[in-house]
Amino acid sequence: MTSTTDSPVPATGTAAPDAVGGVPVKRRRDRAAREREILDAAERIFGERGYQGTSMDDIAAAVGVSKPLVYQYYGSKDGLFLACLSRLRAQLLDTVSDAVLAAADPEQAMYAGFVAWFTFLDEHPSAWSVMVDEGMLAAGPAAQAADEVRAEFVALIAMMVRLNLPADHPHDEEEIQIVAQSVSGATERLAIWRTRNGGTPTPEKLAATLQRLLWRGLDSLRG
Amino acid sequence: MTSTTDSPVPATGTAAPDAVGGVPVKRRRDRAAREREILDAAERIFGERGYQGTSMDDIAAAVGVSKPLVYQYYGSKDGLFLACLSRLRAQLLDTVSDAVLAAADPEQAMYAGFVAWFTFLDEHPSAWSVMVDEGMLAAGPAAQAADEVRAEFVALIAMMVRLNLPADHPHDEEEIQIVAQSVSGATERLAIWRTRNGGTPTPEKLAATLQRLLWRGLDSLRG
DNA sequence: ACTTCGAACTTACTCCGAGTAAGTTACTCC
DNA sequence: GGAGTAACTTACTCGGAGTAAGTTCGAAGT
Repeated sequence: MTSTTDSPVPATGTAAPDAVGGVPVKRRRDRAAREREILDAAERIFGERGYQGTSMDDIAAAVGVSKPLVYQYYGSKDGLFLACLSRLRAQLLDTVSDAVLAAADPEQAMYAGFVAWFTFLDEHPSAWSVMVDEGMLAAGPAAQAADEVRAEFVALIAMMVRLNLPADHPHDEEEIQIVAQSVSGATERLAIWRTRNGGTPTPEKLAATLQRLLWRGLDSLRG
Repeated sequence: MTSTTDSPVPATGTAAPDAVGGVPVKRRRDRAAREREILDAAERIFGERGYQGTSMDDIAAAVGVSKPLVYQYYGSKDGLFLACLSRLRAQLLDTVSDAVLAAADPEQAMYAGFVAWFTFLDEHPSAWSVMVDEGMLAAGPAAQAADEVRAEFVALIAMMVRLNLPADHPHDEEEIQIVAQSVSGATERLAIWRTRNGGTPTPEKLAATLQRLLWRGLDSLRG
Protein backbone atom coordinates (compact mmCIF):
# COMPACT_ATOMS: atom_id res chain seq x y z
CA MET A 1 0.00 0.00 0.00
CA THR A 2 2.88 2.35 0.80
CA SER A 3 4.71 1.53 -2.39
CA THR A 4 6.33 4.85 -3.10
CA THR A 5 9.71 3.38 -3.85
CA ASP A 6 10.16 -0.12 -5.09
CA SER A 7 13.34 -0.38 -7.11
CA PRO A 8 17.13 -0.24 -7.04
CA VAL A 9 16.99 3.41 -8.08
CA PRO A 10 17.24 5.56 -4.98
CA ALA A 11 14.31 7.95 -4.70
CA THR A 12 16.49 10.94 -4.05
CA GLY A 13 14.02 13.39 -5.44
CA THR A 14 16.46 14.86 -7.91
CA ALA A 15 17.97 12.88 -10.72
CA ALA A 16 20.39 10.30 -9.43
CA PRO A 17 23.75 9.94 -11.16
CA ASP A 18 25.20 6.58 -11.97
CA ALA A 19 26.54 4.50 -9.16
CA VAL A 20 30.08 5.71 -8.57
CA GLY A 21 31.63 2.27 -8.31
CA GLY A 22 31.01 0.87 -11.74
CA VAL A 23 27.84 -0.82 -12.93
CA PRO A 24 25.56 1.87 -14.36
CA VAL A 25 22.21 2.09 -12.63
CA LYS A 26 19.14 1.12 -14.54
CA ARG A 27 17.53 4.35 -15.59
CA ARG A 28 14.55 3.35 -17.64
CA ARG A 29 11.52 1.79 -16.10
CA ASP A 30 8.42 0.42 -17.67
CA ARG A 31 5.48 2.64 -18.14
CA ALA A 32 3.33 1.46 -15.25
CA ALA A 33 6.13 1.91 -12.73
CA ARG A 34 6.99 5.37 -14.02
CA GLU A 35 3.37 6.41 -13.91
CA ARG A 36 3.14 5.39 -10.29
CA GLU A 37 6.33 7.26 -9.49
CA ILE A 38 5.07 10.40 -11.15
CA LEU A 39 1.70 10.14 -9.47
CA ASP A 40 3.30 9.73 -6.05
CA ALA A 41 5.51 12.75 -6.56
CA ALA A 42 2.64 14.81 -7.92
CA GLU A 43 0.45 13.96 -4.96
CA ARG A 44 3.13 15.00 -2.55
CA ILE A 45 4.03 18.25 -4.28
CA PHE A 46 0.48 19.30 -5.06
CA GLY A 47 -0.24 18.60 -1.42
CA GLU A 48 2.60 20.80 -0.26
CA ARG A 49 2.32 23.74 -2.63
CA GLY A 50 -1.18 23.60 -4.04
CA TYR A 51 -2.21 23.42 -7.68
CA GLN A 52 -1.17 26.91 -8.67
CA GLY A 53 2.07 26.74 -6.76
CA THR A 54 3.19 23.58 -8.51
CA SER A 55 4.72 23.50 -11.96
CA MET A 56 5.05 20.50 -14.20
CA ASP A 57 8.79 21.06 -14.21
CA ASP A 58 8.80 20.72 -10.43
CA ILE A 59 7.14 17.35 -10.61
CA ALA A 60 9.29 16.12 -13.46
CA ALA A 61 12.43 17.20 -11.61
CA ALA A 62 11.32 15.49 -8.42
CA VAL A 63 10.98 12.22 -10.29
CA GLY A 64 14.22 12.81 -12.15
CA VAL A 65 12.60 12.84 -15.53
CA SER A 66 11.88 15.43 -18.20
CA LYS A 67 8.61 17.28 -18.58
CA PRO A 68 7.46 15.83 -21.90
CA LEU A 69 7.42 12.38 -20.35
CA VAL A 70 4.95 13.56 -17.77
CA TYR A 71 2.83 14.99 -20.55
CA GLN A 72 3.04 11.77 -22.50
CA TYR A 73 1.63 9.84 -19.56
CA TYR A 74 -0.89 12.29 -18.15
CA GLY A 75 -1.74 14.62 -20.99
CA SER A 76 -1.97 17.87 -19.09
CA LYS A 77 -1.56 19.45 -15.71
CA ASP A 78 -5.28 19.07 -15.13
CA GLY A 79 -5.04 15.43 -16.10
CA LEU A 80 -2.27 14.76 -13.62
CA PHE A 81 -4.05 16.63 -10.86
CA LEU A 82 -7.23 14.75 -11.60
CA ALA A 83 -5.38 11.46 -11.38
CA CYS A 84 -4.14 12.41 -7.91
CA LEU A 85 -7.57 13.50 -6.88
CA SER A 86 -9.12 10.36 -8.16
CA ARG A 87 -6.76 8.05 -6.33
CA LEU A 88 -7.09 9.95 -3.07
CA ARG A 89 -10.85 9.99 -3.28
CA ALA A 90 -10.89 6.29 -3.93
CA GLN A 91 -8.85 5.66 -0.78
CA LEU A 92 -11.13 7.92 1.18
CA LEU A 93 -14.18 6.20 -0.19
CA ASP A 94 -12.77 2.83 0.81
CA THR A 95 -12.07 4.01 4.33
CA VAL A 96 -15.52 5.45 4.80
CA SER A 97 -17.24 2.50 3.20
CA ASP A 98 -15.44 0.09 5.49
CA ALA A 99 -16.45 2.06 8.54
CA VAL A 100 -20.05 2.20 7.41
CA LEU A 101 -20.28 -1.47 6.57
CA ALA A 102 -18.74 -2.51 9.87
CA ALA A 103 -21.36 -0.72 11.91
CA ALA A 104 -24.13 -2.56 13.72
CA ASP A 105 -27.10 -0.43 12.73
CA PRO A 106 -27.87 2.50 10.41
CA GLU A 107 -27.57 5.10 13.13
CA GLN A 108 -24.12 3.93 14.12
CA ALA A 109 -23.16 3.53 10.48
CA MET A 110 -23.83 7.18 9.88
CA TYR A 111 -21.79 8.24 12.87
CA ALA A 112 -18.95 5.91 11.98
CA GLY A 113 -18.92 7.18 8.41
CA PHE A 114 -18.55 10.77 9.53
CA VAL A 115 -15.81 9.93 11.99
CA ALA A 116 -13.93 8.00 9.33
CA TRP A 117 -14.21 10.88 6.91
CA PHE A 118 -12.79 13.52 9.22
CA THR A 119 -10.16 11.22 10.65
CA PHE A 120 -8.87 10.26 7.23
CA LEU A 121 -8.44 13.89 6.26
CA ASP A 122 -6.64 14.46 9.53
CA GLU A 123 -4.20 11.72 8.84
CA HIS A 124 -3.62 12.52 5.18
CA PRO A 125 -2.84 16.22 4.96
CA SER A 126 -1.88 15.99 1.33
CA ALA A 127 -5.22 14.42 0.51
CA TRP A 128 -6.91 17.29 2.16
CA SER A 129 -4.85 19.89 0.32
CA VAL A 130 -5.53 18.32 -3.01
CA MET A 131 -9.22 18.18 -2.36
CA VAL A 132 -9.35 21.78 -1.27
CA ASP A 133 -7.78 22.76 -4.56
CA GLU A 134 -10.31 20.69 -6.41
CA GLY A 135 -12.02 23.89 -7.47
CA MET A 136 -9.14 24.51 -9.84
CA LEU A 137 -10.81 22.10 -12.17
CA ALA A 138 -14.01 24.12 -12.28
CA ALA A 139 -13.44 24.83 -15.96
CA GLY A 140 -12.76 22.62 -18.93
CA PRO A 141 -13.38 18.94 -19.49
CA ALA A 142 -11.67 18.12 -16.21
CA ALA A 143 -14.62 19.60 -14.37
CA GLN A 144 -16.89 16.82 -15.51
CA ALA A 145 -14.34 14.19 -14.59
CA ALA A 146 -13.92 15.75 -11.15
CA ASP A 147 -17.67 15.61 -10.70
CA GLU A 148 -17.71 11.96 -11.53
CA VAL A 149 -15.08 11.26 -8.94
CA ARG A 150 -17.15 12.99 -6.34
CA ALA A 151 -20.32 11.33 -7.54
CA GLU A 152 -19.23 8.00 -6.07
CA PHE A 153 -19.37 9.60 -2.70
CA VAL A 154 -22.77 11.04 -3.26
CA ALA A 155 -23.89 7.60 -4.35
CA LEU A 156 -22.65 6.07 -1.12
CA ILE A 157 -24.53 8.62 0.91
CA ALA A 158 -27.67 8.14 -1.16
CA MET A 159 -27.46 4.43 -0.54
CA MET A 160 -27.28 5.00 3.17
CA VAL A 161 -30.27 7.27 3.05
CA ARG A 162 -32.28 4.63 1.22
CA LEU A 163 -31.42 2.07 3.88
CA ASN A 164 -33.31 4.22 6.31
CA LEU A 165 -36.47 4.30 4.31
CA PRO A 166 -39.04 1.49 4.49
CA ALA A 167 -38.41 -0.80 1.55
CA ASP A 168 -41.95 -0.66 0.27
CA HIS A 169 -42.31 3.07 0.63
CA PRO A 170 -42.55 5.00 -2.67
CA HIS A 171 -39.57 7.22 -1.92
CA ASP A 172 -38.86 10.35 -3.89
CA GLU A 173 -35.56 9.76 -5.70
CA GLU A 174 -35.05 13.46 -6.34
CA GLU A 175 -35.33 14.16 -2.66
CA ILE A 176 -32.72 11.55 -1.90
CA GLN A 177 -30.36 13.19 -4.34
CA ILE A 178 -30.90 16.52 -2.67
CA VAL A 179 -30.11 15.08 0.71
CA ALA A 180 -27.04 13.26 -0.55
CA GLN A 181 -25.65 16.37 -2.22
CA SER A 182 -26.30 18.35 0.93
CA VAL A 183 -24.49 15.93 3.16
CA SER A 184 -21.58 15.74 0.78
CA GLY A 185 -21.32 19.52 0.59
CA ALA A 186 -21.66 19.91 4.33
CA THR A 187 -18.93 17.42 5.18
CA GLU A 188 -16.53 18.88 2.66
CA ARG A 189 -17.06 22.34 3.99
CA LEU A 190 -16.64 21.15 7.53
CA ALA A 191 -13.38 19.47 6.66
CA ILE A 192 -12.02 22.69 5.22
CA TRP A 193 -13.27 24.79 8.09
CA ARG A 194 -11.83 22.42 10.61
CA THR A 195 -8.29 22.58 9.35
CA ARG A 196 -8.40 26.32 8.85
CA ASN A 197 -9.63 26.38 12.42
CA GLY A 198 -6.56 24.67 13.78
CA GLY A 199 -7.88 21.12 13.89
CA THR A 200 -10.80 21.67 16.22
CA PRO A 201 -13.35 20.40 16.92
CA THR A 202 -12.55 16.71 17.05
CA PRO A 203 -13.86 14.29 14.44
CA GLU A 204 -16.08 12.78 17.10
CA LYS A 205 -17.67 16.06 18.02
CA LEU A 206 -18.33 16.93 14.41
CA ALA A 207 -19.76 13.52 13.71
CA ALA A 208 -21.99 13.63 16.76
CA THR A 209 -23.36 17.05 15.89
CA LEU A 210 -24.03 16.09 12.29
CA GLN A 211 -25.64 12.92 13.50
CA ARG A 212 -28.00 14.78 15.79
CA LEU A 213 -28.73 17.39 13.15
CA LEU A 214 -29.55 14.96 10.39
CA TRP A 215 -30.99 11.91 12.04
CA ARG A 216 -34.38 13.20 12.91
CA GLY A 217 -34.58 15.07 9.64
CA LEU A 218 -34.09 11.87 7.72
CA ASP A 219 -36.92 10.47 9.74
CA SER A 220 -39.26 13.11 8.45
CA LEU A 221 -38.50 12.18 4.86
CA ARG A 222 -40.11 8.84 5.43
CA GLY A 223 -43.54 10.27 5.08
CA MET B 1 -28.37 49.98 -8.66
CA THR B 2 -27.90 49.08 -12.31
CA SER B 3 -25.31 51.76 -12.86
CA THR B 4 -23.13 49.99 -15.39
CA THR B 5 -22.85 53.00 -17.69
CA ASP B 6 -23.24 56.51 -16.44
CA SER B 7 -21.39 58.88 -18.71
CA PRO B 8 -21.21 60.43 -22.18
CA VAL B 9 -18.70 57.78 -23.19
CA PRO B 10 -20.56 54.99 -24.97
CA ALA B 11 -19.97 51.63 -23.36
CA THR B 12 -19.10 49.91 -26.60
CA GLY B 13 -16.97 47.30 -24.99
CA THR B 14 -13.99 48.01 -27.19
CA ALA B 15 -12.16 51.30 -27.12
CA ALA B 16 -14.33 54.04 -28.56
CA PRO B 17 -12.75 56.41 -31.07
CA ASP B 18 -13.32 60.12 -30.92
CA ALA B 19 -16.71 61.40 -31.98
CA VAL B 20 -16.57 61.69 -35.75
CA GLY B 21 -18.19 65.12 -35.84
CA GLY B 22 -15.68 67.19 -34.02
CA VAL B 23 -15.50 67.62 -30.26
CA PRO B 24 -13.14 64.97 -28.89
CA VAL B 25 -14.77 62.63 -26.42
CA LYS B 26 -13.65 62.84 -22.86
CA ARG B 27 -11.38 59.87 -22.38
CA ARG B 28 -10.17 60.12 -18.82
CA ARG B 29 -12.41 59.48 -15.92
CA ASP B 30 -11.81 59.78 -12.25
CA ARG B 31 -10.59 56.81 -10.36
CA ALA B 32 -13.84 55.74 -8.72
CA ALA B 33 -15.72 55.68 -12.01
CA ARG B 34 -12.98 53.74 -13.75
CA GLU B 35 -12.83 51.23 -10.94
CA ARG B 36 -16.54 50.61 -11.26
CA GLU B 37 -16.24 50.22 -15.02
CA ILE B 38 -13.43 47.72 -14.66
CA LEU B 39 -15.26 45.79 -11.99
CA ASP B 40 -18.40 45.57 -14.12
CA ALA B 41 -16.45 44.30 -17.10
CA ALA B 42 -14.52 41.84 -14.98
CA GLU B 43 -17.67 40.44 -13.45
CA ARG B 44 -19.20 39.93 -16.86
CA ILE B 45 -16.16 38.31 -18.44
CA PHE B 46 -15.23 36.14 -15.47
CA GLY B 47 -18.84 35.03 -15.49
CA GLU B 48 -18.71 34.11 -19.15
CA ARG B 49 -15.31 32.46 -19.39
CA GLY B 50 -14.34 31.54 -15.86
CA TYR B 51 -11.23 32.53 -13.96
CA GLN B 52 -8.72 30.55 -15.96
CA GLY B 53 -10.30 31.47 -19.27
CA THR B 54 -10.06 35.17 -18.64
CA SER B 55 -6.90 37.21 -19.11
CA MET B 56 -6.21 40.61 -17.68
CA ASP B 57 -5.72 41.85 -21.23
CA ASP B 58 -9.25 40.73 -22.07
CA ILE B 59 -10.69 42.80 -19.27
CA ALA B 60 -8.54 45.82 -20.00
CA ALA B 61 -9.52 45.67 -23.67
CA ALA B 62 -13.22 45.39 -22.84
CA VAL B 63 -13.02 48.58 -20.83
CA GLY B 64 -10.87 50.25 -23.48
CA VAL B 65 -7.93 50.71 -21.18
CA SER B 66 -4.45 49.29 -20.85
CA LYS B 67 -3.52 46.45 -18.55
CA PRO B 68 -1.27 48.34 -16.12
CA LEU B 69 -4.18 50.56 -15.17
CA VAL B 70 -6.12 47.54 -14.08
CA TYR B 71 -3.14 46.44 -12.03
CA GLN B 72 -2.82 49.88 -10.50
CA TYR B 73 -6.39 49.71 -9.26
CA TYR B 74 -6.72 46.08 -8.30
CA GLY B 75 -3.20 44.87 -7.71
CA SER B 76 -3.47 41.41 -9.21
CA LYS B 77 -5.77 39.05 -11.00
CA ASP B 78 -6.70 37.49 -7.70
CA GLY B 79 -7.44 40.92 -6.30
CA LEU B 80 -9.78 41.77 -9.14
CA PHE B 81 -11.51 38.44 -8.95
CA LEU B 82 -11.90 38.81 -5.23
CA ALA B 83 -13.44 42.24 -5.69
CA CYS B 84 -16.05 40.73 -8.03
CA LEU B 85 -16.71 37.90 -5.65
CA SER B 86 -17.06 40.24 -2.73
CA ARG B 87 -19.58 42.49 -4.44
CA LEU B 88 -21.65 39.59 -5.69
CA ARG B 89 -21.68 37.92 -2.31
CA ALA B 90 -22.78 41.17 -0.71
CA GLN B 91 -25.72 41.41 -3.11
CA LEU B 92 -26.62 37.83 -2.42
CA LEU B 93 -26.37 38.37 1.29
CA ASP B 94 -28.68 41.37 1.04
CA THR B 95 -31.23 39.42 -0.93
CA VAL B 96 -31.26 36.53 1.47
CA SER B 97 -31.26 38.76 4.53
CA ASP B 98 -34.26 40.67 3.24
CA ALA B 99 -36.17 37.49 2.62
CA VAL B 100 -35.35 36.17 6.05
CA LEU B 101 -36.26 39.36 7.85
CA ALA B 102 -39.55 39.68 6.01
CA ALA B 103 -40.76 36.27 7.14
CA ALA B 104 -43.39 35.86 9.84
CA ASP B 105 -41.76 33.17 11.95
CA PRO B 106 -38.45 31.29 12.12
CA GLU B 107 -39.71 28.30 10.22
CA GLN B 108 -40.85 30.43 7.31
CA ALA B 109 -37.72 32.55 7.55
CA MET B 110 -35.61 29.49 6.94
CA TYR B 111 -37.65 28.44 3.95
CA ALA B 112 -37.70 31.95 2.52
CA GLY B 113 -33.95 32.24 2.93
CA PHE B 114 -33.31 29.07 0.98
CA VAL B 115 -35.68 30.08 -1.79
CA ALA B 116 -34.06 33.49 -2.05
CA TRP B 117 -30.62 31.90 -2.27
CA PHE B 118 -31.41 29.53 -5.10
CA THR B 119 -33.52 32.05 -6.96
CA PHE B 120 -30.82 34.69 -6.88
CA LEU B 121 -28.30 32.30 -8.37
CA ASP B 122 -30.83 31.42 -11.03
CA GLU B 123 -31.27 35.02 -12.01
CA HIS B 124 -27.61 35.99 -11.88
CA PRO B 125 -25.71 33.42 -13.89
CA SER B 126 -22.50 35.40 -13.73
CA ALA B 127 -22.72 35.47 -9.95
CA TRP B 128 -23.03 31.77 -9.97
CA SER B 129 -20.09 31.27 -12.30
CA VAL B 130 -17.86 33.49 -10.24
CA MET B 131 -18.77 31.69 -7.07
CA VAL B 132 -18.13 28.31 -8.58
CA ASP B 133 -14.65 29.46 -9.53
CA GLU B 134 -14.08 30.67 -6.02
CA GLY B 135 -11.82 27.69 -5.46
CA MET B 136 -9.23 29.40 -7.65
CA LEU B 137 -8.36 31.47 -4.65
CA ALA B 138 -7.56 28.44 -2.54
CA ALA B 139 -3.93 29.49 -2.35
CA GLY B 140 -2.23 32.69 -1.34
CA PRO B 141 -3.43 35.61 0.75
CA ALA B 142 -6.60 35.83 -1.34
CA ALA B 143 -7.78 32.60 0.27
CA GLN B 144 -8.16 34.26 3.62
CA ALA B 145 -10.00 37.19 2.12
CA ALA B 146 -12.34 34.83 0.30
CA ASP B 147 -13.04 33.07 3.56
CA GLU B 148 -13.94 36.34 5.19
CA VAL B 149 -16.39 37.11 2.45
CA ARG B 150 -18.08 33.79 3.00
CA ALA B 151 -17.95 34.20 6.75
CA GLU B 152 -20.68 36.82 6.63
CA PHE B 153 -23.00 34.20 5.30
CA VAL B 154 -22.09 31.73 7.95
CA ALA B 155 -22.72 34.44 10.51
CA LEU B 156 -26.21 35.03 9.14
CA ILE B 157 -27.01 31.36 9.35
CA ALA B 158 -25.60 31.11 12.85
CA MET B 159 -27.82 33.99 13.89
CA MET B 160 -30.85 32.23 12.55
CA VAL B 161 -29.96 29.10 14.43
CA ARG B 162 -29.65 31.04 17.66
CA LEU B 163 -33.09 32.49 17.17
CA ASN B 164 -34.44 29.00 17.41
CA LEU B 165 -32.87 28.26 20.74
CA PRO B 166 -34.46 29.33 24.02
CA ALA B 167 -32.80 32.57 25.07
CA ASP B 168 -31.86 31.32 28.50
CA HIS B 169 -30.54 27.99 27.31
CA PRO B 170 -26.78 27.54 27.66
CA HIS B 171 -26.20 26.80 23.99
CA ASP B 172 -23.00 25.32 22.70
CA GLU B 173 -21.43 27.94 20.46
CA GLU B 174 -19.16 25.42 18.79
CA GLU B 175 -22.14 23.34 17.83
CA ILE B 176 -23.80 26.36 16.29
CA GLN B 177 -20.72 26.98 14.18
CA ILE B 178 -20.75 23.41 12.99
CA VAL B 179 -24.35 23.67 11.95
CA ALA B 180 -23.84 27.00 10.22
CA GLN B 181 -20.85 25.71 8.26
CA SER B 182 -22.81 22.64 7.28
CA VAL B 183 -25.76 24.58 5.99
CA SER B 184 -23.51 26.95 4.08
CA GLY B 185 -21.63 24.06 2.50
CA ALA B 186 -24.80 22.20 1.67
CA THR B 187 -26.48 25.12 -0.05
CA GLU B 188 -23.41 25.95 -2.09
CA ARG B 189 -23.07 22.41 -3.24
CA LEU B 190 -26.74 22.22 -4.09
CA ALA B 191 -26.48 25.40 -6.14
CA ILE B 192 -23.65 23.91 -8.18
CA TRP B 193 -25.36 20.58 -8.60
CA ARG B 194 -28.58 22.22 -9.63
CA THR B 195 -27.13 24.14 -12.52
CA ARG B 196 -25.00 21.23 -13.68
CA ASN B 197 -28.25 19.29 -13.54
CA GLY B 198 -30.03 21.58 -15.98
CA GLY B 199 -31.80 23.83 -13.52
CA THR B 200 -33.82 21.20 -11.73
CA PRO B 201 -35.21 20.84 -9.17
CA THR B 202 -36.94 24.14 -8.53
CA PRO B 203 -35.77 26.47 -5.78
CA GLU B 204 -38.98 25.75 -3.91
CA LYS B 205 -38.47 22.02 -3.97
CA LEU B 206 -34.89 22.35 -2.78
CA ALA B 207 -35.90 24.74 -0.05
CA ALA B 208 -38.73 22.52 1.11
CA THR B 209 -36.51 19.46 1.28
CA LEU B 210 -33.78 21.26 3.15
CA GLN B 211 -36.39 22.67 5.47
CA ARG B 212 -37.77 19.26 6.30
CA LEU B 213 -34.31 17.79 6.66
CA LEU B 214 -33.00 20.43 9.00
CA TRP B 215 -35.94 21.66 10.99
CA ARG B 216 -36.35 18.76 13.32
CA GLY B 217 -32.62 18.38 13.67
CA LEU B 218 -32.32 21.92 14.90
CA ASP B 219 -34.95 21.03 17.43
CA SER B 220 -32.79 18.32 18.85
CA LEU B 221 -29.95 20.77 19.45
CA ARG B 222 -32.12 22.56 21.95
CA GLY B 223 -31.51 20.06 24.63
C1' DA C 1 -4.64 82.50 -21.73
C1' DC C 2 -0.55 80.32 -19.86
C1' DT C 3 1.94 77.58 -16.72
C1' DT C 4 2.19 73.98 -13.43
C1' DC C 5 1.50 69.73 -11.38
C1' DG C 6 -0.58 65.59 -10.19
C1' DA C 7 -3.58 61.91 -11.53
C1' DA C 8 -4.77 59.09 -15.30
C1' DC C 9 -2.96 56.42 -18.56
C1' DT C 10 0.37 53.97 -22.13
C1' DT C 11 4.27 51.57 -24.47
C1' DA C 12 7.22 48.20 -24.29
C1' DC C 13 9.08 45.25 -22.09
C1' DT C 14 10.53 40.63 -18.49
C1' DC C 15 9.67 36.28 -16.80
C1' DC C 16 7.65 32.08 -16.05
C1' DG C 17 5.10 28.09 -16.93
C1' DA C 18 2.04 25.11 -19.98
C1' DG C 19 2.44 22.48 -23.81
C1' DT C 20 5.00 20.45 -28.21
C1' DA C 21 8.01 18.86 -32.42
C1' DA C 22 11.45 16.23 -33.46
C1' DG C 23 15.05 13.67 -32.43
C1' DT C 24 18.00 10.26 -29.44
C1' DT C 25 19.11 6.33 -26.37
C1' DA C 26 18.65 2.15 -24.03
C1' DC C 27 16.44 -2.25 -23.57
C1' DT C 28 14.58 -6.64 -25.81
C1' DC C 29 13.84 -10.24 -28.90
C1' DC C 30 15.31 -12.72 -32.59
C1' DG D 1 24.91 -8.30 -33.17
C1' DG D 2 21.44 -5.93 -35.56
C1' DA D 3 16.49 -4.47 -35.94
C1' DG D 4 12.63 -2.51 -33.72
C1' DT D 5 10.31 -0.19 -30.31
C1' DA D 6 9.27 1.93 -25.89
C1' DA D 7 11.36 5.21 -22.92
C1' DC D 8 13.12 9.37 -22.77
C1' DT D 9 15.44 14.23 -23.91
C1' DT D 10 16.73 18.77 -25.94
C1' DA D 11 15.22 22.79 -27.38
C1' DC D 12 11.98 25.18 -28.50
C1' DT D 13 6.87 28.24 -29.03
C1' DC D 14 3.32 30.76 -27.15
C1' DG D 15 0.49 33.16 -24.06
C1' DG D 16 -0.47 35.49 -19.99
C1' DA D 17 0.80 37.67 -15.32
C1' DG D 18 3.09 41.38 -13.71
C1' DT D 19 6.26 45.83 -14.09
C1' DA D 20 9.51 50.01 -15.10
C1' DA D 21 9.51 54.10 -16.87
C1' DG D 22 7.71 57.40 -19.37
C1' DT D 23 3.70 60.43 -21.51
C1' DT D 24 -0.68 63.20 -21.77
C1' DC D 25 -4.68 65.09 -20.21
C1' DG D 26 -7.23 68.26 -17.39
C1' DA D 27 -7.97 71.20 -13.73
C1' DA D 28 -6.49 74.82 -10.42
C1' DG D 29 -3.95 78.80 -9.63
C1' DT D 30 -2.38 83.52 -11.30
